[in-house]
Amino acid sequence: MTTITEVALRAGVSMKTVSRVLNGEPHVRAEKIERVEKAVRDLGYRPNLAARQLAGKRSHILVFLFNQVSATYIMSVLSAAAASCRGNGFHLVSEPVESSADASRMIDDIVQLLRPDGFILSPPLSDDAALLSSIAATGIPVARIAGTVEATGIVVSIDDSAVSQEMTAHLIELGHRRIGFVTTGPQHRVAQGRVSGFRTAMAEAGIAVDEDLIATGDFSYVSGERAGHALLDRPSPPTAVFAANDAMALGVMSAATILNRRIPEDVAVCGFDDSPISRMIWPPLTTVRQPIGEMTAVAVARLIGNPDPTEKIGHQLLLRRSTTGQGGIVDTAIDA
Amino acid sequence: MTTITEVALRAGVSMKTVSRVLNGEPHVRAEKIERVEKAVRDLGYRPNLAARQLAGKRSHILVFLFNQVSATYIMSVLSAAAASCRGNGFHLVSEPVESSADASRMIDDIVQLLRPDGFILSPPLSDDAALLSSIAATGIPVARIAGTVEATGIVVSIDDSAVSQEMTAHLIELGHRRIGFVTTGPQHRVAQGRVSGFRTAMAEAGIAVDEDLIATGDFSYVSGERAGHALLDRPSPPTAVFAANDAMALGVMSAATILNRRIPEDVAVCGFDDSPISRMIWPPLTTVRQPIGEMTAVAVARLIGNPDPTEKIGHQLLLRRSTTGQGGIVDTAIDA
DNA sequence: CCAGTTCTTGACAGCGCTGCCAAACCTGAG
DNA sequence: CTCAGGTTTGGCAGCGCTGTCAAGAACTGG
Repeated sequence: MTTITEVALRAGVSMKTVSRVLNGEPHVRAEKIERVEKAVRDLGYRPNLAARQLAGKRSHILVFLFNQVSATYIMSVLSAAAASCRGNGFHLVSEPVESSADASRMIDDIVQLLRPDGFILSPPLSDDAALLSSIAATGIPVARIAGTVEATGIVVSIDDSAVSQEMTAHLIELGHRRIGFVTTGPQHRVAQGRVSGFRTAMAEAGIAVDEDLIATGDFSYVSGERAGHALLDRPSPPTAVFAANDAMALGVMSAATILNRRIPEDVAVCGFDDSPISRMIWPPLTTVRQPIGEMTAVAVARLIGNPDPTEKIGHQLLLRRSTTGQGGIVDTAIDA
Repeated sequence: MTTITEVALRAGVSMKTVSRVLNGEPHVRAEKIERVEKAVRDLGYRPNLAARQLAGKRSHILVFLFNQVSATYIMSVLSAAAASCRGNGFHLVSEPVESSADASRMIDDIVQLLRPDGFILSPPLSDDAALLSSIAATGIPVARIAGTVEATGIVVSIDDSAVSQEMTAHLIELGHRRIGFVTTGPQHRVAQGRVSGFRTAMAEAGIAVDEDLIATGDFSYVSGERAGHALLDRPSPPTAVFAANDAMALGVMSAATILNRRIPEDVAVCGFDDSPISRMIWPPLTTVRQPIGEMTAVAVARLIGNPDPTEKIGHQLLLRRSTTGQGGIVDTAIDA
């Protein structure tokens, strides 16, 4: 294990100068920077994180807090965050949050042990008040992926309402007038944004929203199945159902299948999230892809003090057979 | 931030004695242990990881290496590993492995920077020769989840072959004689174990395996769909299809749907992994649940030198409507 | 009761790095 | 040529903890 002293020796400068070069501090002659960089390369030197952390202010550690809600979503955040950390000399420590009850104690633990330079929260933790206030108390910066509530910290998100509006317009364009929507209780801000976008689009098209066609679930498959049954069993059922996430959309599709309705001929279905599942069924589900990776990269960049890598965050409507009636099997990465 | 010195002062002992108590070293009088523990509690003291790592041998850091294959699988490992670390004063650093090409450089980086006490590999990295040899070169212990190839390190896995045999027996018991199997190329050892279990069960039941009913995929949904088409389009198609993972089973189900075959009346389908998707379709898929959490807990315990928490690792056959024709919607956690 | 063991405790150096401060070196104006 | 003011460099302490070692306490058997 080479140390900074060996690098200094080889470059013919002091330890301190090597440190300056490594940390990009000013006031080092260009010629010495080169000498040091060469020595670093020759020796394959990597600074020891623990020593850096102990001596300095920054720990070069980011803590990723998550709870087990949507595995694919979390993995997207995790992969992107870890990738962004790498190359910047940062590392990602993952900590599952069991209950927000002991969040405060948990944060204290983490802070004392690790002294991280920042926290990254993935939804629904991004909106967890208890957690946010515990973190705020430590003074360590937070980045909240897809956060919606007003609180401390950097928030990186797409405009759920606008996207939802776009999707609804797609359904209207296909000729649908009686459109059902599966939302959730008010505790999920994300769903609120999505339902409001739906209403806006309907209003813009001059279509009155039939309140009986607004069903409530809880983001789970089962709740979607229940909502689907409720909606499709009505005397005048909707010709299209838009669910606030893919799991509920899948539930609606199951309900339709059980009730012998063809998709999309009898009822079109669309969701939100582009979960892998949406590509692994027949017919494949029309849905929205959030640029989670990009969002996370922005979050990390802000945390570690780099300039934003992207100017704006875009989304993507994935129009598939469950609404269009066209298109085939969706090619997909290996994922189950 | 309280330090060990303050604890020592308060407990009226030397810093070193506090250190001994904290690390569970022998040769400390019971009375002093109590005094120290009280002081620690009173002060809410947590030892600083970086200082420990710098001074001592152990870093109390485990590195979790993964690549983006199955999000839910990885998340299960990650959650369980992080949970096991916590409470043992360990922390989990997650690192995605982009390509096994630069594995060696990456491992070097990690080792120099973090000096981890162990690596945890989730499949298919568990069997990545390049990675394994890079790690072996560092001398740091590895735990391989569901590893199959012969190599260094602790391996924690279930007996794929035995489980597959059980599942096949289930199909035979339902009266199936012409059973198709969707496997993968020989590079995936896991699938090899599963196909061999299938053959064993068939042999035990005295049924000859029709080699035309063994199709090859690559664990992806699309490959399963292709295999399903190939199998079901035959003049005498199988009455049941067993796929080596859920994604391929889903593909088979799509193929069946497109070909207007009812599941399970015309063709029964089963998979392997208990992915969330298997519960989010109609009919729900018969599959196998691996106790990934348990397996991971064992792996972590071995790495950090605790005794094994479990004596043996069990699995679970989940018999659902896609083979039995009975049972309804499967209740499921919120997950898309 | 004593020498010989074993147990218990503390002093202190030092892990690899950065922050602080002072020394050495410049520059251009006077 | 000199000096103020800036730039560049290095020395050194010390971050919080553990490893090593040696000293002191307690215990053993004869």
